[in-house]
Amino acid sequence: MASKDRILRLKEETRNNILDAACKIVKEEGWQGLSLRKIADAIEYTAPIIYEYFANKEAILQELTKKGYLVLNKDLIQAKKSKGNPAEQLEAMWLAYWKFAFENKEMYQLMFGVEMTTCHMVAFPEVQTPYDLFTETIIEVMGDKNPSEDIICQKYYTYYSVVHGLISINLVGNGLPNDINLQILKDAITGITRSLN
Amino acid sequence: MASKDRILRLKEETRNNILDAACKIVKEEGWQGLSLRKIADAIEYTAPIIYEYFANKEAILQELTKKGYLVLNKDLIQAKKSKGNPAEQLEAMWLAYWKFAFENKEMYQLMFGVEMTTCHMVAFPEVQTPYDLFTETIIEVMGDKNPSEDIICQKYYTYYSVVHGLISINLVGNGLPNDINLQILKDAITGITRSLN
DNA sequence: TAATATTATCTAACAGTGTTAAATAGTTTA
DNA sequence: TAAACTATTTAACACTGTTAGATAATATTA
Repeated sequence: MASKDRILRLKEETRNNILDAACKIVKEEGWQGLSLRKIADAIEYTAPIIYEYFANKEAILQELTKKGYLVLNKDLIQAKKSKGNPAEQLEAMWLAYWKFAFENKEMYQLMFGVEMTTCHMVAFPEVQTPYDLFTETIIEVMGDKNPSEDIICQKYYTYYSVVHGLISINLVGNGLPNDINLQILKDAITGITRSLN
Repeated sequence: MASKDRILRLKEETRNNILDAACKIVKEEGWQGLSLRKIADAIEYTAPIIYEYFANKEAILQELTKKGYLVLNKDLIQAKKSKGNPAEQLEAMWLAYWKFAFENKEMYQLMFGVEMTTCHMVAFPEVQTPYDLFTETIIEVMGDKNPSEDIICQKYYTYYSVVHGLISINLVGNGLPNDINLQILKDAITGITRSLN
């Protein structure tokens, strides 16, 4: 009976191996360079075995995206904790978001690329989205204003547009020097934050 | 000798047919749905003939992008003409940019998508980029401030981030109602414009 | 006009992609 | 040991971009 557990553990391990291999390939060759045969090669199996663990290639990418969200959320929460008042927290969080994008370029494109899902997606009900984390803090900044859901969303989108737009420019390479963009980012954020109260 | 001209004209026509077919497919199935065999089918040739007119698939996409720039530039120039003072012109231009993105969704993704080139690209030296058109007007707004090239670029990026970011959110679908986003857009633009002088 | 040269186009193939069905190898159960 | 079940692979399908070589159509020359 214990052998069942061992086998289950082994299966779980290959599943993780698949994801790890995929992640590595995506990091090295971009997510368009990912192929099932490359994954199979990395885990020393043949390609069809992957279908024993995932419905299709899309499912693997989704799982990777989910893992990305977990990391990003962790970063955001930590950034929030590092500051005392909500306004500062909000800036720290967006800077952490910015940092995540550049430390995980391929991952970010997978998560927020034009042809993938957007920031507000509800594909993983079990995973908290950045949206939740940010709006929470936005509400705190707005204090006793008691903003409606629509207003909050609107404010979030304003932040997100700037940050995501700036990241997009820089991810494709030929942008301004990084510190200048960071300045633009900070200016924009404080500008929007000022508009909150 | 005149037959040479006729043949050249015919060749030019098939070249255009290829581009038109590609454009149609991209519009209908998205740019990831574009394949050489589909193009060949549409123009009633076999696939390899395309290599008689373009170096590869990439070259076709680039040509399409170029055509997109021409249309966008026309729109931007017209928007500029429609207003009297530079600040109003700038807003009208960004709204035209916004409109272009939604009326040519697939095209916009091809032109400004994450894995393609960015707004500031110099891939087509013969084609004026939106960057030129916008910065020109930005300088006008700033009047006698005589801003440096860096400052102008920085300002342009600030505009572009917001607009491109907002468009990105909306292109993938599940955004806010369109009129609300348009309001966010206008607010952001006037905000940045105010910061110019 | 007939033979030759040139150009236009296609056929066939290669190496790659995601995906599926069927065959085989390995392990567990009766 | 035989049967049942599971894990894994082989082979194939329908695509993809791309290239080389054969063929058909046209233009040039004798």
